Amino acid sequence: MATATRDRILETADLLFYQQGFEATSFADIASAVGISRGNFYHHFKTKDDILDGVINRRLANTEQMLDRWEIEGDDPADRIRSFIHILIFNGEKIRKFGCPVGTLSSELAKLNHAAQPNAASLFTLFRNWLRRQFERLGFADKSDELAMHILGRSQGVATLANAFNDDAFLRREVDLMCAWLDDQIGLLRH
Amino acid sequence: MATATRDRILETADLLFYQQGFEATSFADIASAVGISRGNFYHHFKTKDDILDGVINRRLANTEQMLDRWEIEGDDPADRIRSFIHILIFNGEKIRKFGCPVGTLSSELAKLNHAAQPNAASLFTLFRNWLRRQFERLGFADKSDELAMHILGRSQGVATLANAFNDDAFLRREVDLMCAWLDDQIGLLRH
DNA sequence: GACAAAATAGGACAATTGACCTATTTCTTT
DNA sequence: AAAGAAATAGGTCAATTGTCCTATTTTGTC
Repeated sequence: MATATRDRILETADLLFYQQGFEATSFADIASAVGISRGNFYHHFKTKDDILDGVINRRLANTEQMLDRWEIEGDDPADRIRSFIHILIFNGEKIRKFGCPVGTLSSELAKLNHAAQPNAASLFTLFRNWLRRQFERLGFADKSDELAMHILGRSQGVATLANAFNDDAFLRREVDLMCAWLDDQIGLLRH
Repeated sequence: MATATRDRILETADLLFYQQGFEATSFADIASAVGISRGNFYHHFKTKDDILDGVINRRLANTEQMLDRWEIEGDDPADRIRSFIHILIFNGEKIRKFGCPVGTLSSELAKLNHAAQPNAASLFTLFRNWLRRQFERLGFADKSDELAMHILGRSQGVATLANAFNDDAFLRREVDLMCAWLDDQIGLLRH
């Protein structure tokens, strides 16, 4: 089963890239973690950039799937935005250890001047557009994209500092502040 | 002049670590950028971690100096906080290219599980304590540290997204929002 | 000016990296 | 069952890495 091995490689590479960073993760790391030889590995991915592309596409697919699920489950756009905000708590432990998977990858690739950086940033775009849609449904019209970017930025900052200080209390406090901010915005809209 | 060479090494390493990342910068990179041989290089710094320590200490000293200057120049704590917020615009170009020097280093070291990560985080602490002091002077008392962390987090998020999207308009918009937030907080305090 | 110490240069080292190659095994299709 | 394709294993390669070593030059001190 070629697909199975390929998927296992991508799953493992995804995890290692997140935990150790892209550059710090070697072929040998991934191959040994998957339990296959480097030769077999190279049969599925010719270059390291191929794996990176595969990992990013995998993340894009998974993220899209998650956002679609959120779109179905409830029908209050505000609740959906709150779901987004609460990922910070849901993934709190990982975030304190390794930061935000999207932000840290984008930052690393930007520094490496890597061709795939815009690809990684498109993960942000997925969240951005989804958030914008929720704000539009709430009636924020033209302001929706700015609000989406605002909340995306706040999340990034929380993740970075929670990681730097390994501070869970800060993370939870800021999640509450972001929810309060959301309520405020909705309140202001009604006048 | 041993000190002169040492300083030139640290200055160059500081820049390269910021632009390329710590791991992606090699001895050879730094030596050739400074214009000295690797042998001479090794005479000043025995290991790569030694350079990292030196760079972080250099940044700590420079940051402390900058904050002290801000403490002297004006006497309105709110203006000082605004000075901090406006670094985002002042260093906008670099931030869009390479992110925040403090946040990206801390993130990278966290992923590398590097012993110097807390050291890098202490750069954040410098800003945190300075901001806390300004809020205390404004009369926020016990809330000062939380407000300091809040504004620190917002800045980090802005830097991360401005870098990911190379978006100058977003950066300026968020700086305005942070200043408005500050005015709000001060307004709320007066009641 | 002699001499010890510091600074500099350049080479050598083992280890690791991404990349590539060629066998062998396994699977699929007929 | 046979044949071709896909998958796997394991070895090789040049390049780079951090580290270390030994000469040579420069500097500072008496």
